[in-house]
Amino acid sequence: MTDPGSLLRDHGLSVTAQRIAVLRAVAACPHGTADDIAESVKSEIGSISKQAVYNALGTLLEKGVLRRIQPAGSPALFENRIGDNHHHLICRACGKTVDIDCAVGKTPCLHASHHHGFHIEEAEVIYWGTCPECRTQA
Amino acid sequence: MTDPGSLLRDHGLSVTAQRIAVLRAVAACPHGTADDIAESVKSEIGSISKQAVYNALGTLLEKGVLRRIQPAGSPALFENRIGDNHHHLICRACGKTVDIDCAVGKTPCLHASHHHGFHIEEAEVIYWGTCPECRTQA
DNA sequence: GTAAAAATATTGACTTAGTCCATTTTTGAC
DNA sequence: GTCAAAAATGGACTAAGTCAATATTTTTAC
Repeated sequence: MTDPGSLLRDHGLSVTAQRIAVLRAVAACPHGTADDIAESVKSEIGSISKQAVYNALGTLLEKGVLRRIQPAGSPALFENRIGDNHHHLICRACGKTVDIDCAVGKTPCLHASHHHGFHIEEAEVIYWGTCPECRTQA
Repeated sequence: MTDPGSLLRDHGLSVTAQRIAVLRAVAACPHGTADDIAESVKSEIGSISKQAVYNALGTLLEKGVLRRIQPAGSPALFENRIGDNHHHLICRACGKTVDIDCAVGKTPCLHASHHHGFHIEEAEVIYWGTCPECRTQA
């Protein structure tokens, strides 16, 4: 991973202990919720306010450093793997989330059949299914 | 649209005024929130409890009569167009949501490259962009 | 290195979307 | 019509996240 300090500086952001810790936390728990991240940050730097977590995540999202996934029935998840148009596969039973490379090449689903005059920026794909563990329990 | 009464009966559900009104409301406001639907129901039958709306929507989801979309940063939306694997295009600026037929044939994105042992049931695709109106305002 | 300005963090109240639960009402089967 | 099962009601509650005023830290300029 790029050094968090330079990463922030490169995007014109002030370098604060909280932001650095948030970046580390997202790297440490991919697909973590804001709460997971807050916990992880606390264990690293002692404490952080809920607001600082949301601020940092929000700013980093804006700068394109992080990505947010928002699955139905679950709080938002954050990850730092960006720019490769990968998608997510989520278990309906336990919520486990794994990365999945795109099925159809590089920017696959960006070709909607009829775009209604919209300017399409991004396609977000979530696969829903059942993970191996939950499947054996059924 | 199929008669709401028979639709309910066909799925082994009791026929209640609330459920019928919810079905009508979903048909009347495609991509409506639970709140939109509650409002629409109230204007039809006078009143309904929040809980009854969620119960009805939940039950109808289970039976596959309705579909739920859950876009980031917005409450869940409901629609009654099902079974044709269509997707959604949402304006980042104003939230306008339109249906979009699938780009790649019938069950397109259901072919993830590597499924990690998951049993994949459904692929949910949301296109994010800017609608024509919001684009001219930029 | 210091001081002022700008950016960020803290705290706590607040909002929104949705769930839980005990009770009452309605529905469907006889 | 009666009765059991299903559904609706109302109200308290929870989770995730936002807002806004104040305090602190970081950056910039000297």
